[in-house]
Amino acid sequence: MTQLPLSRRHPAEPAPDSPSPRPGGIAARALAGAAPAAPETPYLSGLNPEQRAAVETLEGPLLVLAGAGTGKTRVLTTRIAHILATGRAYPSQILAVTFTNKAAREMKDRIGTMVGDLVEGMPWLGTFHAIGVRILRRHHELVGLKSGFTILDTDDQIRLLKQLLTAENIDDKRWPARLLAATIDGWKNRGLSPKDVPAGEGAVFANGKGGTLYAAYQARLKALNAVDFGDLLLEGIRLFRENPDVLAEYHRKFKYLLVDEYQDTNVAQYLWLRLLAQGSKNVCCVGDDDQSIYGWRGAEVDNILRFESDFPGAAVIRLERNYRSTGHILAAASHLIAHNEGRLGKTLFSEGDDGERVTVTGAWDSGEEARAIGDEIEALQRAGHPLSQIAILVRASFQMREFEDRFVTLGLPYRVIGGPRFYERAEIRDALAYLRCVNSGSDDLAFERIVNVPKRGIGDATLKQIHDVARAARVPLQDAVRVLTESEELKPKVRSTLRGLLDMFARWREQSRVLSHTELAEIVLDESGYTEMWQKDRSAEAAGRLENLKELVRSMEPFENLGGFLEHISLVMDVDNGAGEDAVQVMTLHSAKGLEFDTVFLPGWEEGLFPHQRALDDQGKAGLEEERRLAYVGITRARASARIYFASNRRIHGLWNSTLPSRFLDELPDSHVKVEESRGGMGWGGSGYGGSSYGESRFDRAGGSFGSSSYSTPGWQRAQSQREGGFNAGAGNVGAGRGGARGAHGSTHGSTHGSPPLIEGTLVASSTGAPSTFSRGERVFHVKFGYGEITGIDGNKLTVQFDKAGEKRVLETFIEKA
DNA sequence: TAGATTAACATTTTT
DNA sequence: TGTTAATCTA
Repeated sequence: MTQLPLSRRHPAEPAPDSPSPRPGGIAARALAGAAPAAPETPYLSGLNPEQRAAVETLEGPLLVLAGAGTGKTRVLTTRIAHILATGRAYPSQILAVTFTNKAAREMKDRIGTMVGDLVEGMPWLGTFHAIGVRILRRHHELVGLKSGFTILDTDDQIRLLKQLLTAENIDDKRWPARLLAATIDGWKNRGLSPKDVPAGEGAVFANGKGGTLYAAYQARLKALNAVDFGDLLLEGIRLFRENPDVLAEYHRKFKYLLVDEYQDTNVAQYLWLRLLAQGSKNVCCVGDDDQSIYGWRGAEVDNILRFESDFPGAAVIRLERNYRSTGHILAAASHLIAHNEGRLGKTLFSEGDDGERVTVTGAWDSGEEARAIGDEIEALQRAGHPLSQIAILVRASFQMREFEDRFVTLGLPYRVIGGPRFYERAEIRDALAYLRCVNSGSDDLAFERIVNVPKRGIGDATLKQIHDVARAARVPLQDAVRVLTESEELKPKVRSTLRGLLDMFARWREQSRVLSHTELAEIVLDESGYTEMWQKDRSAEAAGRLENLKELVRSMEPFENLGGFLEHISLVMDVDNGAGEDAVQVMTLHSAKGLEFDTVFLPGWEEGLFPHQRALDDQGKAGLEEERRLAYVGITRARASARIYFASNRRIHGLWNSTLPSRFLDELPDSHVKVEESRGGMGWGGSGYGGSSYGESRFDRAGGSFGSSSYSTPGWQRAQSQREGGFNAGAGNVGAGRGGARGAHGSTHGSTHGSPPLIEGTLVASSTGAPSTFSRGERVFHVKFGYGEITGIDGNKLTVQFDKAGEKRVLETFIEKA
């Protein structure tokens, strides 16, 4: 990346509210330095025309529709560099929001390489939430908060709600706190404060108490001088609405606004942004409606679809030139996503080679799938491919285990991305709770968490006593404890433990004046007995937990003081763990967004798993489209090779289920896809794709409403041809590969039913053709489920009550007469 | 109060 | 099947 000439020196910063520099004025010259911002500035020359337009269209609202791999981040960072280089604004006058801390860091780094130290003067580059807190901290008194308010995490939130439910005498079995938390989050995502919640909606939870609970929760937060994540935006919106002068101040401040991943914004974020954008109107949103995969947590694709009407006079620029993937991969992904209806529409193209086709491989079960992928990776490794450029992207995290097991056996280095986050681990949260207690004597939730960790003999009964006193006197729990220990109400033993605990806190607070916060943390963990608790623990993970605690202390080092550290981690829940080692990357499709790899394995493309049944059940067509976008994201992560897998049998919750290939396979264009045999020769034919794929699926019956592909789609026909050729070939392998049971299955198939009728490559489901040879009440046998009795027949699908496995719907072809 | 047993449940995840 | 949280019992 070319360095801008302006990186050498910071210009004098304006006072917060001083007028902005005039374009081309003194500041511009100062910024541009010796090299004036001529039309052909080096940082612009590497851009294609659309990218360049997106960088140079600075005035007024702009939506940049950036398809996968079209240089979105580059546009965003270059745009900021351009604004700075042309002197249109000071670094402190640019608001740049991202969703994740990682994205914010990345953006900052990349701007830094172009602009140098100037990026350090951008306090308003960060996540929605980080910027939200920054604003709230400045004006806390206007939203009824005291300075130093705390930010609750999900855990605290749920514990608080649990208390509320108990107080309201609501059965928290029937109405779990988790559900209430999700409901309230949902409201907050939509920008609704308690009074705005539609009465009907508020009534849904706990027989009409939903709205009341929400209000009570907000009141409790205020009492605790705390906010949750949703409030960081919601209170910001309220602040701006109720205080036009404050809003005006920010209008004057922010000359340019930029938003990354706009398709992921929720309503609250949109409202917040729109308020701020009313000032300069120079708001640039970058996103891709086809990569909106967070609808389930409040993201509104509508925000991006409606941009032009939301921001009148908006320009729209499409980035469609893909620099990442080869032609086949791009074509396959484009055809797939074209099945979605609600989209703005982009046509990605690349100028590179077609490359290799996307492969689709069937496996008998998830074990074979893992083996086949493991083998392929070993082959790639032998051929010299770096493992770090290979990724396995799964729909659901339970799929990861099988791969991990396999890689451990093979001795293949791998790294699981995502999963339980560092700061969410119990030991870390406990340690943090101790530090929070030292930092603030009024952090009730933290106190509650550690009052009996390690075990001190403070049980529910004692805790209730403390609560009662605290509520009566309207004081924090720690103060209540002090009162109690001075009274005679407690048993002597409990009294002295609590006394001791308070003394410890007092001592630590005293020491915090003279010690560094890392030293303090070590002392706290040591003297509280927390470290000792894990040292005594004999369980397997104890050593790891102790290691994590050390890591926690290490991670505190860069911060100035305890308060600074605590503020940071309340917003940044991830930790930069060392990338760079050569290992296969295993992660969910969701966490793969924004990443790219040479080779991408996409296992588990089966109906029910991908698209996930739950998405279909809960969200219907919208859910299906989001799943399809997820599939699109998956394929477009690949630079050179995308390899899709599906298994015919998968164990879900410990029970084996036979599965049907994903409809998304049918939606891939034949000319860009290559069907491969699973290694071992029993994948595609003998192992069930043929068997499991013919006949109607429930989606074919639902066909019209789902807009599902017909039997004439390439994918379907491909399946047919595979089935025909593959089945016989596979039958030979059956006995050898799977043992006796399977052999019996194979022969039954051949002799009893034969293949269903095929007409011109199109399969006619047996519901329209030959009647089933089975009848209700008949005893049957299934390879995985064992013996059972037929309780229902639907086309070529049988409902069988298995003796051991319970009732299941299975394809007739997997069943034989007992 | 603490350990032990058992029942329920089981996408996706950031802040 | 494997985990987690709630409930039971010593």
